[in-house]
Amino acid sequence: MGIAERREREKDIQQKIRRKQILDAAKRLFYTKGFSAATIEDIAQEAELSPAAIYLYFKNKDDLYASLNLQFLEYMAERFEGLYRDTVLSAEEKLDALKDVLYDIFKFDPIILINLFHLQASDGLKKLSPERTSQINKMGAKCLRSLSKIFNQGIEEGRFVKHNPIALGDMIWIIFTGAVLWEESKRMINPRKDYLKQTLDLAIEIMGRGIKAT
Amino acid sequence: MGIAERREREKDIQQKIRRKQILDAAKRLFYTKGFSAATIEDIAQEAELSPAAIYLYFKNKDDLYASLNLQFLEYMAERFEGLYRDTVLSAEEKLDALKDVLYDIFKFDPIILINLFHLQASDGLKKLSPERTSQINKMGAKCLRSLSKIFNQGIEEGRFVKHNPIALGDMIWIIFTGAVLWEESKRMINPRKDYLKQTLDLAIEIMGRGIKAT
Amino acid sequence: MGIAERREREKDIQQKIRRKQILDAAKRLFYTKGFSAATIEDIAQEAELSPAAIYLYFKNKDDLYASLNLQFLEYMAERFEGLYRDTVLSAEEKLDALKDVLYDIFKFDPIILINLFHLQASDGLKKLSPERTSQINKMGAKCLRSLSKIFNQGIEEGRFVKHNPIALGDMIWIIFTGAVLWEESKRMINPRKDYLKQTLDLAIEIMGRGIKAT
Amino acid sequence: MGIAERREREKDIQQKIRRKQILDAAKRLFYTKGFSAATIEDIAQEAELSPAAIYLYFKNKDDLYASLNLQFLEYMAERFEGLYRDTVLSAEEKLDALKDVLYDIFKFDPIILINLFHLQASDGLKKLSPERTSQINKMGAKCLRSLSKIFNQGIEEGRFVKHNPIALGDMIWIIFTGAVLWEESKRMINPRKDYLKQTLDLAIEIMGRGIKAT
DNA sequence: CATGAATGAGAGTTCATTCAT
DNA sequence: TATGAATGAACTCTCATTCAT
Repeated sequence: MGIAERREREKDIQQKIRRKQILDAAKRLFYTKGFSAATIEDIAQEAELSPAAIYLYFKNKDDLYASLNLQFLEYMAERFEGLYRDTVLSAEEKLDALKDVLYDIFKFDPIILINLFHLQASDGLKKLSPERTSQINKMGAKCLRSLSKIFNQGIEEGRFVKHNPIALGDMIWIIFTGAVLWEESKRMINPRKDYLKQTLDLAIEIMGRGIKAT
Repeated sequence: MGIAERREREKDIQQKIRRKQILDAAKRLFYTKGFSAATIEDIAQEAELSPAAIYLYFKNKDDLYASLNLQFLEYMAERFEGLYRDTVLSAEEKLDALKDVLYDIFKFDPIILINLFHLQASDGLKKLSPERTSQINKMGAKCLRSLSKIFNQGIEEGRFVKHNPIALGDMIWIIFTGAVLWEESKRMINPRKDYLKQTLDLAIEIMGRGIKAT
Repeated sequence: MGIAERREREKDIQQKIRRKQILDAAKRLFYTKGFSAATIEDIAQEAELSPAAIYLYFKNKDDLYASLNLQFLEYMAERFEGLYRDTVLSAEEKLDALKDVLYDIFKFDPIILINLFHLQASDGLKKLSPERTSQINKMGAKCLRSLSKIFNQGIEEGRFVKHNPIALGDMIWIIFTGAVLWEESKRMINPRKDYLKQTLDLAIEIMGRGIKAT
Repeated sequence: MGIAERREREKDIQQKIRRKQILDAAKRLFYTKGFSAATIEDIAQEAELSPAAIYLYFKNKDDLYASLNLQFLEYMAERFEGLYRDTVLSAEEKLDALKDVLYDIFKFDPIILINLFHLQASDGLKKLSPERTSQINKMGAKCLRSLSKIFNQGIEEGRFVKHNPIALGDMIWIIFTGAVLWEESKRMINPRKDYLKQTLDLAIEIMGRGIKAT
């Protein structure tokens, strides 16, 4: 330890703060204007920096965008993994817990999540480097694996109807995607209230009943 | 009657043909390259016209884009309306029929449908004129109304659990959005097969069981 | 024949005129400011066009630059080839004629020639696409082949000392390069007079005497 | 005497070391990437310093570049001056010795020499301050004066044909320029071997025979 | 009706240079 | 002395859009 070391640490912290500053600004702008409409200049202004400064922290616009998404996917994968690995809850309880986990994930960063769902099927993805695309896809696959394993557990426990667990995992993803985008869309017209929790709860409730073994 | 009139009619037809020609070209390109990456020049080339000619038929690029979506929404609204208005089928049978209707809609024009779902919550929408946005929203609302009425019927018939029919209508929309985007996303990685029909069937099957009155 | 055809032809001519207009402007600017310092904006202004218009006629700045050089190299290769293929002159007479040919080439377009000699060994070349580089190199090689063949003829005629004809061809190229750059350099300080002809004459005179078989 | 004085001296030495460090780094980079493509950041990294540190030792990038060239020209002038001042050798022997001197100069710093020859007629020069340009020109003139004096001696000794000795001096310069650039150019395509010595030897051999008084 | 030609406005990105520390 | 961080000013290139013909 010593002065040099402390300096080093402080510098590192400064760097992280700046990165976050930029990522936050970018997030806001990608959300309000969309990825391609949000310019580096916009982001820089929002972050109270010069455009050139952005490039000290990110290789380019795509890198910035991908960073934002990857960061989020990692968090999401962790949450699903955590739920699946839980040894106390039954599959049914896990499905119930999923309601809160999904909403948690949404709340963790709604902006990015929406971007991510959009990214899923089009436009943006085609501009990303293959490397980045594969990173993102890999993370997405990890999420789905965890989900399907929960259903697998439920089937093995004899509480869920024998469906393909992968298909059921997909179903959660589909509900999540659809619900988030749809509620967001409604909020664009009438931004007053957030019905997402209710919508998710209902959807999973129904799904739970729909796959319960009789 | 007379020559002038016939000329007028022919002109009108010609116009419609050209418009369709352009819309078709645009559709293909928005699909392959995404909305912002597809240039007017690209579209013109695909339509075997000059870029300038596009502007004889559409006010601008966004107008072109919106036309594409509106056209599709109208078709979709019709289909839902048709199903709702059917006087022979029970609500349960209608829900079952919905499987095919949704897939039909998808098949009618997958490209636009995906675009439309993307448009739902972000990017594109913000660039459209308020007028266009409202047109699109109105059409979307019409679709959902028809869906919710089907559930209403089912509840009144005593065959569905008493949920808010609007929420159930939304649920279909959510499943449709999520499923289409998700299957599309999978196809971007591995374009071999189309699992959408199965996915939709399963989702609606499960939902149907989930809301069946006992 | 017909109107359409005439239109086509006129269009073609227009295009060529524009291209030439731009190439001429570029030439002047590359000369006065150097390749990397001359901006597209500069060139556009000099050509009395918008920067964007440049890109209608050339793929990018490097393409513009390479076009300029290739065009010239082709001319040069032709001249050397022509001299070598002459069936009337003896090798000695050809060497003598080379004095005028070289000066002719210089006069044909001094600006480009100087650029070309600079391009030869550095900076610029590294930015060009490999494809363009190879095109240029191929043309250069063709020039040298013709030159060496002239010396070969002289050696076979028994009028030149038995040196490697390729080395002698290189020698001409070396003299040409050195003389042009050096005279240009002098003219940058004192632009009054052009001593290149004298310098070339003297150099080739001396070389001729230096390789004469005794 | 005294501490202050010693400190002063040491500081001076430190400064010179750093300057050399930077010049060496710059040299390598100008060579590999060319002048305009080599960034200050590159140079700083190569010199294991920060970009800002460069500016403690050089006014700006052009100053750095000019320093590099001047340094070299001084060495070159010395070598030519030395040869000219030699009182033992005949002019013919000096011309012969020139073969080695030129190659020596090349070997002393090929990188800079090539840069210098490029600088001669274009691009770079135009960006330099008039002051720097004149410094460089003065040094160049000195070199040529020495060369011409060697030929003058030969003519006075009656061993060389009566040509303008200045023109003959230029000839050496021309051969040197041309040969170095040409061999470098060949090495850019096929970096295996260095034929410069042979080329210079042959060129001067031929020139020597070409101007020998009979 | 159709278009070739042109462009204004702006995008992302780079880099020599400065300055507080 | 040395530097990390920052930036202003440019640069190349793109594209939706217009207009004379």
